[in-house]
Amino acid sequence: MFGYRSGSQGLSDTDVDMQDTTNKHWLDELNPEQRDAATHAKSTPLLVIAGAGTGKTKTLASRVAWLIESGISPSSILLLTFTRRASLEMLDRAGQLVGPAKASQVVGGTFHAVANRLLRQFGPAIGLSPSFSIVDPADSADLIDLIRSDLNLGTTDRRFPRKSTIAAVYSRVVNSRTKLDDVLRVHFPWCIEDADGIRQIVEQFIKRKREQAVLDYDDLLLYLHALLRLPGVCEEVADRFEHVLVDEYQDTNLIQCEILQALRARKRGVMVVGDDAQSIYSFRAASVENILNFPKHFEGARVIKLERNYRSVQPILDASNAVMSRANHQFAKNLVGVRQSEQKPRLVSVQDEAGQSTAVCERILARLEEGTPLKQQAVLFRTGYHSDALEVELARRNIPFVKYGGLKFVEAAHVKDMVALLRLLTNSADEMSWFRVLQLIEGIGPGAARKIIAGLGVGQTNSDPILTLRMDAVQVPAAARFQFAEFARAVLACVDEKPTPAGAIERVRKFYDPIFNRIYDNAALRLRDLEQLEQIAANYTSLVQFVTDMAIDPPSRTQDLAGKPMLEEDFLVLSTIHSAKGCEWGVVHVLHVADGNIPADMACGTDAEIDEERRLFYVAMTRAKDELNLYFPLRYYFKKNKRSDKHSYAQLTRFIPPEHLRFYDAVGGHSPGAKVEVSVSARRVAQEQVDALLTDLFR
DNA sequence: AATATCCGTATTTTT
DNA sequence: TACGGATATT
Repeated sequence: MFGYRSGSQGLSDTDVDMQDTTNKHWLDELNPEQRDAATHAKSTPLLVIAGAGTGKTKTLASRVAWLIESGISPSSILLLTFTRRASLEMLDRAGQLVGPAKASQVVGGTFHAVANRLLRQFGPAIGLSPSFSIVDPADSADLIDLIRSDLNLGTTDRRFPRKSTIAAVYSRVVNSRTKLDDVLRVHFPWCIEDADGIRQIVEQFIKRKREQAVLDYDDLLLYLHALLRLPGVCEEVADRFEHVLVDEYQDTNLIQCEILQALRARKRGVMVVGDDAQSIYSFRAASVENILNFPKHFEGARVIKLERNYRSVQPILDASNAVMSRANHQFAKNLVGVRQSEQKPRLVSVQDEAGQSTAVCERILARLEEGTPLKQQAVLFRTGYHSDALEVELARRNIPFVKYGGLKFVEAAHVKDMVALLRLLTNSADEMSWFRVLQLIEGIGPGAARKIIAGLGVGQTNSDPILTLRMDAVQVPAAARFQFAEFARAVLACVDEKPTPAGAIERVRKFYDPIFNRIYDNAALRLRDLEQLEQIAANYTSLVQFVTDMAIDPPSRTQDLAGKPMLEEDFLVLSTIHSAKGCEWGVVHVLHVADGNIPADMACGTDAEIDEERRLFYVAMTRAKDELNLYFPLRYYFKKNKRSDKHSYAQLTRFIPPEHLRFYDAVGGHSPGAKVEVSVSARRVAQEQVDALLTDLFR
């Protein structure tokens, strides 16, 4: 099942209770291996190797249900998942088995969300203020940028690495616990010359975040890791959870592994589920070693393999298995399908990207007419912009779609502005928030903002920026005095009146709306976003909770734009392959199955990287239940000069060597609609001829 | 010192 | 398309 219902919908308690009593044998619906895993003896470590489509979610949900039925208190079960969506879906399913009332008490969420909860409670033990701020990667990058200009780095002739690159380097060092030099050498070789600068920046970055009680995603794990090393605290936390279950274990990193070990200090139940063939997050320092070495890390572990694939028809499995058979490192697995079909995956060659968009749309519509709703179809691709051309074509044809992994609501500048101000109310030591918020005032730029921050004593020990603000004891450029006073009034009003989160937004908007009207274009649209934000905030009573969720559980823009009525409608899903992990659709379309895109050019440095790209391709293929379409554009135009007909010829992905073509139906791609594509191409040729003529004349 | 504007160059995937 | 950096304008 793809998609999840929000808690308020779905089965009511009574429905479930009835189902529960009249239909007691939900365990019988599992195959022997799945049942083994779900009912495994309580405290021996358990590793479940679950191949693609082998009923992993069902098994995990059943185990949660079984534990609850055998008397374990739901609130002492911890379910760690890769995304919030996965957690909701599993608990929803468990709820269908044992009743939502019980299932909803299970502690579920991502490592980061759980780290947040534990740190709010136990943080003081490691000197962490309970009102610490959490910042997203963009905020981290901004802080890094601020530090870089403080340190006067990047003024050399050489171009200094981008802020987001430095943030990525830092993240990698922390999560893989590898030395900076080694990380640079292996993963960021073009930054080696800047190692000294990066080191200086990172040093400041760490120091300032600590002084300001600001944590980024990596810090959440790092601090939880540190917390769990404290003898007393470790046991207290470990005592809470009788059972820890981890999903997608192949995509956890070293720190997460150690956190898990610490959580099991009391030697209670631990179960991890994953598939090494679907490990696709090594760029986030995920380490397949975790799952491979689980039996070493957790003594006496039992291993159960799920190898029966219920999802894909056999020809899709055959092709997918062929792809994986060429992997350099593969671990014994024998996926056996249960669904037969005559239809092989379709390998569709098209003239170019425009032809691809046409072919995809036509196939989608053809399947729609045959009765496959859009919701049962998905378009997958390696990188976000790979779907740009298709999105235009879908819009032109009025085919509704939702893109996963697109721009997030909270990533929009105006939303960030508002959230920064709210965050500042919960933690006045947060320098980045001040820096952002102050510069919205007319007449205050980077320079003045720095001075004001220093004047307020932000991030300095024994200082109270809010008090300083109240006493009006800070130098402000004359041109900005009036607006600054207004700003101060808004902040102090929120501090004094302690409004609800929504109330705070309402108050701050009195100050912000005119400013946004001035500095942003299409301000009307942005103001509507703030209304949305206010509505979201209306569900919260705690401001700390609200700004925390905006950082670790941000609402997606698409969801918000879609709204509730839209959710009922039929729409196509567009997704990066990474975001498609764990999902399945009846019909899957994979774009740009050409070398350079899959595998991505930038990921072809080492054999290990190429292997990961291969697994990525495998993940894409195994999302399909009934029909798999792979699209291969024969040529790519260089985009630099739009009039030029210059192009290069593409190669089919190296993951489908000639010997494997027998697993596919080759389709020419010259469907009726290709007329459009042909005329586009003809126009290009004509233009080129005109250009050539003119060039010749004026030579 | 802040703000506007221009230009050249990009390394993907996400909690 | 955005970002980083430089240069011009207020």
